[in-house]
Amino acid sequence: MRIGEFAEASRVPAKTIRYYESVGLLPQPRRLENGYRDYDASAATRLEFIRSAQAIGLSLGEIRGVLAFRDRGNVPCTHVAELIDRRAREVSAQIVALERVRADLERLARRARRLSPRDCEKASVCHIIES
Amino acid sequence: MRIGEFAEASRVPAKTIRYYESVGLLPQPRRLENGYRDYDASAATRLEFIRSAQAIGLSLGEIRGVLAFRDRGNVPCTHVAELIDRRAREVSAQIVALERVRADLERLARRARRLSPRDCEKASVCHIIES
DNA sequence: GTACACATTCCAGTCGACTGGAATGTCAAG
DNA sequence: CTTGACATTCCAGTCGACTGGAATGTGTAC
Repeated sequence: MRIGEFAEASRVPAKTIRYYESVGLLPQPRRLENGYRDYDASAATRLEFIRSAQAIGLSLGEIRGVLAFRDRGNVPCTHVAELIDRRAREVSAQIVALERVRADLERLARRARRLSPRDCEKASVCHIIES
Repeated sequence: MRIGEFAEASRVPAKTIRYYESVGLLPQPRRLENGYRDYDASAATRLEFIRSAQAIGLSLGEIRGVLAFRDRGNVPCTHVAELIDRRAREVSAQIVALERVRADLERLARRARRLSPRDCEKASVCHIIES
């Protein structure tokens, strides 16, 4: 399977696939006689893994770590479980931060409704945001 | 007030202050005889505004828009209110997305606890993440 | 033969918000 | 007179994950 077909099947741009290869996430695939890349099912599995891991917010660096671990013949589950826990904590913290921001925004939106343009003229930039 | 003192007072690195000036967020300040920047209270107010606006997630581009609007003598409140509403929607969407990710992560963490390394050996990369 | 889709490599650019560092100038203290 | 802290300008680099584009080669259809 050449890269175009592989890209379409996996819904990952060919450019990205080459990029993953260049940064060591995907192994160098077999080549056809003309030098074109030739992918098989194992590449598809690996690419899917990469995308799933990305979807839960692991960086390509972390994913590379997991894959390299696996490629050395080890079972990466403990490592992966740690990454997942750490990531879960990060995500929770992000949610808390965003909820704080959302509360602020709602407070500001309420204030905006309360203020008249007349009030704003007196502000140095904008009364809504200046607290 | 020279930039070092201003930086310390505002808790914004001098480098960042110069950067804000270079991208048109802060006006060019007066200069002392020796060419050093000389800041006054209005710069402090403006810088505070920038940081507050940043804290609610407005980009420097958006902030520049608000400031430019104000500098042209207009009252930016309507514009700001729109930005705030848009940003509130963005933040809500981000929270929803992150909560989905968090749920996924918790599901994966639970699965990790359930799986034994034996199961992992059979996986192509890692059973925890491969769904 | 020529048009076209597809492939290759390699280098550079993108986004945003800074940050680092070199080369140079200013000023007060010891 | 030198040291040191501060200032200046300007250019380049950082982070991550791609993405664009040039120059070139391959393979099939008409």
